[in-house]
Amino acid sequence: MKIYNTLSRCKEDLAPIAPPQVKIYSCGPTVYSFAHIGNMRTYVFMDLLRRTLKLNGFVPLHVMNITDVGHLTDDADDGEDKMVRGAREQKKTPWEIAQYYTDVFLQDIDSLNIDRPEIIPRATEHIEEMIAFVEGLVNNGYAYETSDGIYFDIEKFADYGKLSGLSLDDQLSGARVEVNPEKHHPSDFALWKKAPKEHIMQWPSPWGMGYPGWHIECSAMSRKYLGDFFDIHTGGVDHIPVHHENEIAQSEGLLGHPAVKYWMHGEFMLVNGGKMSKSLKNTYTLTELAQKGFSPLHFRYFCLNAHYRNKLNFTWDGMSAAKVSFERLLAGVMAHKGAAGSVPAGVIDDLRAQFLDAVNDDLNVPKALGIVWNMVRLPEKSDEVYRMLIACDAILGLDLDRQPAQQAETAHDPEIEARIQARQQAKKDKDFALADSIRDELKAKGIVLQDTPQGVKWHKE
RNA sequence: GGCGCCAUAGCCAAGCGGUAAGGCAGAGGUCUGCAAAACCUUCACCCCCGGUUCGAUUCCGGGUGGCGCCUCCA
Repeated sequence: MKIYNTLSRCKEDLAPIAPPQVKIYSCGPTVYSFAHIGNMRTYVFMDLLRRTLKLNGFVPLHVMNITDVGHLTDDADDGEDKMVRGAREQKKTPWEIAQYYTDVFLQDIDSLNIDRPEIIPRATEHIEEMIAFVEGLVNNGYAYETSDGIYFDIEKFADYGKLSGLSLDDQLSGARVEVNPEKHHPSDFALWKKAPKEHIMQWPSPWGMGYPGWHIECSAMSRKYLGDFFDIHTGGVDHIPVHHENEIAQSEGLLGHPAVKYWMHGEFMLVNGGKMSKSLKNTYTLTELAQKGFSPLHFRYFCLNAHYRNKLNFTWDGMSAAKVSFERLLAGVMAHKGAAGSVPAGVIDDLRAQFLDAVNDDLNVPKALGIVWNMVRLPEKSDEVYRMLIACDAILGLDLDRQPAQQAETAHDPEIEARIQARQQAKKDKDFALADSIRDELKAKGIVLQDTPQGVKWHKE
């Protein structure tokens, strides 16, 4: 299979370090508030990678962190810790906040059929490893101490910027001015912060009480679980310029060699053509989608319709289209289940091969989805096709073996059922004008009737 | 100001040199008393201008337009 490596800027054949195992690290959530659907898109991408690896016979050893400390509100290292701020705003302890949002997050990814990574470590449980990592950097000269923390000495690391293609000068030219005269270089970032006494989350360290910088957790935890050199590191594109550059600097500074073979990044989701972010407050959550009648799998299908390296514009119209399309797909799959028809083996093999080629080409899932539709639309309905579709679902994760969502047949409502009976009688009497007027009457109340071979069905609009 | 991505039908979206997957919407049809639902059929010469090539949506150069990053953010 081929994957796109951000570092080399091209598609490369995946050659794992120690096949069949593939070691992956994915930047996980900071659990200080609800994750939004833009976040979720990135985890769907992560999941598609996992599933494709498995389909190709690889065995993922996958780590995704939970950031429950140390993520400052700003990379200038002056901001408040996000966990602490979330706790203050919600009048709870940071640990309560973290536990609550971690639980919600894990439920969310479960509902999206995102396979849980094998290891999901929390930053607060790896403070020791982080301290050891920072000590290592201090000892070999890549880090220095100031009155408020330990900083990475960015100018000591010649390769800084190799992932993003930004030089330090580039980054500075338009960036905000920051004032911290103790720092050797404005882009030097905090590895460890010394905590004021009143700071809620703090741990003992060789530099007194304090808490870790954001970037160090990924370097420390990936090293602990995956070793000094692992296969794939994933995240959102926004991580490229700062977070992942800093990770590279830390890890290579300590190890003297790269820690990651392939870097993969998921593109952003847009809203109405523009950026989605917490700071713009134009984010939606899965809960909000549910309130509008969209299930997590509707959203997953929506994501599958675009390539992970392209921006995807979220609109409610687009979401509706995905919902309709997905429900029809499920119905189409069911039409093949147990069907007696037979499709030439050549046709089956060809479609199966097309599907595999698509997903193995840097996870071209939208293309693969088109091929799935071609499978469903085969005129001959056959259980062989059904089984092939279910096999494809190992990648898609759409529960294709599930019945389409029934247009909810609302439970008993004697009043409505009486009107429906009246309409049935009118139809029997060939009094279609009356029958239609009853239908219109119910429609005005938001009750939609459907005559089906199985009888009259109704649902609320 | 610097870095980068993208530009395909009403909308979403594949495509990586040989005359354009798929989905939604629309149109026509089958079915239905009529609808609805379902199913079938149908619907594009790919932003503009040059260049390379037998041949370009696909490669190169130049425009124009949109977006993202260089603050936190997936």
